Amino acid sequence: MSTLERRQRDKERLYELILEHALALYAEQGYEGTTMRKLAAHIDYSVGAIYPYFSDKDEIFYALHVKGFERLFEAFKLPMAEPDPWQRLYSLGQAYVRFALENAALYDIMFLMSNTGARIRALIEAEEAWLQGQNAYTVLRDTVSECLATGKLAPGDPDQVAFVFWSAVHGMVSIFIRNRMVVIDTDKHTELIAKSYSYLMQQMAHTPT
Amino acid sequence: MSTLERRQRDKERLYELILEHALALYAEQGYEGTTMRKLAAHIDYSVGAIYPYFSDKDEIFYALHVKGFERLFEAFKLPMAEPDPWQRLYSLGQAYVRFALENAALYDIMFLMSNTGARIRALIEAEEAWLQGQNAYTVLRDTVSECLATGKLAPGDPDQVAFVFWSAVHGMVSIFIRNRMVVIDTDKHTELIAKSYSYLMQQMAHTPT
DNA sequence: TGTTAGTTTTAAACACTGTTCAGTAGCCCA
DNA sequence: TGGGCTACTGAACAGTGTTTAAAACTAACA
Repeated sequence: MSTLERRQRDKERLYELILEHALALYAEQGYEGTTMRKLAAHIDYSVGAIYPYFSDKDEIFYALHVKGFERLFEAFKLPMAEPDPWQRLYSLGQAYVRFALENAALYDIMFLMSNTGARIRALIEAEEAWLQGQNAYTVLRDTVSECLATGKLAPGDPDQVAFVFWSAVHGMVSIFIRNRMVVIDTDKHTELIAKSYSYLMQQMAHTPT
Repeated sequence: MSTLERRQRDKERLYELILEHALALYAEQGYEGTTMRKLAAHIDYSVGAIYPYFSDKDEIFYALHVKGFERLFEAFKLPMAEPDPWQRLYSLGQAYVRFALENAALYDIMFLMSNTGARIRALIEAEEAWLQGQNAYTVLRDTVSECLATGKLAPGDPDQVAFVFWSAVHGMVSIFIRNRMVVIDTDKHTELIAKSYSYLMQQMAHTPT
């Protein structure tokens, strides 16, 4: 069934094409600027052609959010290989920040967009776990737990401590992505975040008495 | 000229009425759900009546953002009276978190909404400083500087250290406001944030060697 | 090769959006 | 009572997301 296979491939190709252009459009024109007609024009189809693939405009962003988590896990692979838990925690944070700054639009959709947030909430309320987010969080919490066990982190509840680290890096990147710390130069952003992150980690490192 | 005064008062009353209902509508229906027609209906005027007061839909949100910073400064007044800089820093953070959780929609508009972010960015690029944000940041940085001077914080650049604290609290509250840590129970949110915040502050406190 | 069956894509239509503006209503002062 | 001014109305415009009947295309069979 070579023809069926090709059809399937074509469908997947269009699916990916929509996602690709939606992300690009979102990056430069924002949510309201990403209209279905503009998107259709970019991929040389008519508006209706998108709907068999995505029932909604927001379904597109939800799909991008899922894709984003896959890429985030990719970015976590290298740091996760680090044997020393403290060093691993440090590298995971760096990888997180790096991912966010290099994929700002995607990070936005994953962690800042309110439409995707509403969808996540709906998922949970329907008792269908939000796998993407929970998996990413588990990686962090396990590493934190190891650090607590070795004494590299001061005693505390793993969930609370993990939440501190996540909040800090999430806060740093979202302040910039949402333009609340207006420094025109992007390199200055990166530098401020990198140095602030170092300071934070140095202070959090526990030296048992 | 009593009639002129009354007219002036009426205008201000309508101005405030629009803001009040816009915030309420935004809180329960979000940005897209806050339509000009719905807003007009809520205050018993027709659509066009809003435009002499606000040139744009986004102008309404920008006005709310300014109002939000006024309220945030109000919330800062009490903690700012605290003489001990470290205790002041601690209380400022608590006040910040409290403000964000008690005025989630307003905090959203101030720090998370991308439309207001674009406007802030435009302000800065036109070389017109963003007074609201800069003032709030100054309060924090000055307190951090004092803590650095007394040795309550490990040596570092005041901007970097201030950024760490701001990022941490901002991250904590925005994760919840944007539904990325889905705990159904609101009290659980508050508790997790409070305890995580305590942990963070304990670790950041520097004991000179 | 011509016909048919089955998809996929189109384009027109619908209700709704933000925004503008000619017209209207209401008030104040002469 | 009339005139002038201001504030408000509501219809209109272009553009939005979404639906759907029709058209176009593809693949397989006679």
